[in-house]
Amino acid sequence: METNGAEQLKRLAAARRRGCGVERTLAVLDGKWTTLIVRELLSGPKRFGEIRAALDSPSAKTITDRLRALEHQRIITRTVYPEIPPRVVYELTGDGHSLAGILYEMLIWGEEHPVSEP
Amino acid sequence: METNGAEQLKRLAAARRRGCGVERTLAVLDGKWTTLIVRELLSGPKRFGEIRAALDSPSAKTITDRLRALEHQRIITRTVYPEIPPRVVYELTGDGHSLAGILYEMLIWGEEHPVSEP
DNA sequence: CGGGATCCCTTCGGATACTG
DNA sequence: CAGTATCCGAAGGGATCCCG
Repeated sequence: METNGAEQLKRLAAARRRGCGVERTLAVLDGKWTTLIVRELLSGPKRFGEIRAALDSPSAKTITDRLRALEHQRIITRTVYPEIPPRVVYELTGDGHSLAGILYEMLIWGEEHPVSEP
Repeated sequence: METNGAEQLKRLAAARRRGCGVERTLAVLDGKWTTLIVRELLSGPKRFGEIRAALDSPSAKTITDRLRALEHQRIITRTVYPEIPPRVVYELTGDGHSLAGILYEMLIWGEEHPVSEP
């Protein structure tokens, strides 16, 4: 990401308007949990319980809300297997997978910048 | 970002733990306004009023809160010129500028994925 | 097991008024 | 101009109970 920094800045400057690409992405990846759910699913389809366990257990309601929003925006699909006990599997769509670049940049930045709070 | 997608996914999968890089980044870029303020400052130092006007005018309180948080995390610096009327300039630090890669990925993704809500 | 429903507390963010 | 202070409504998110 150091290769063409100037070009990046130029395009970012040109995108400073309402409804730009950055804002649309933020509308999808809104909030901490949403982003972490996507990261979790990047490594493959997951069941509800797996996602919940991986996320330091926020309440079921929070996860459900976020999953529904992602489904609505066609970032993930929800498949119900009518067994007993029931099994529900969430999986990224093509659009969902294409978020990997963003998540990767976030991972790299976070690793290179340890928290610095007095 | 298409060059080494497999490697990205491998590293993202390996980072699925609490306090990973992704979570640290989310702690800095928390919420819509924070990200948009950083985007705004990528094109150069800005005054309080300029930032406010560029952001579709959320309340002064919201902007002030976000600016203080970013300053605390050493993403931006705040310089006060004791003139009359006063002038306060915000500017990205080196750490702040290094967020450009993330913002750029968000811009590209958003441009390629128009909102799709029924 | 994977929710839906409900309750409730906290935080976010907008509006307004005032100050150095 | 760039805040600070205060009030307030909306939304986020946790806890609990129940159901198919």
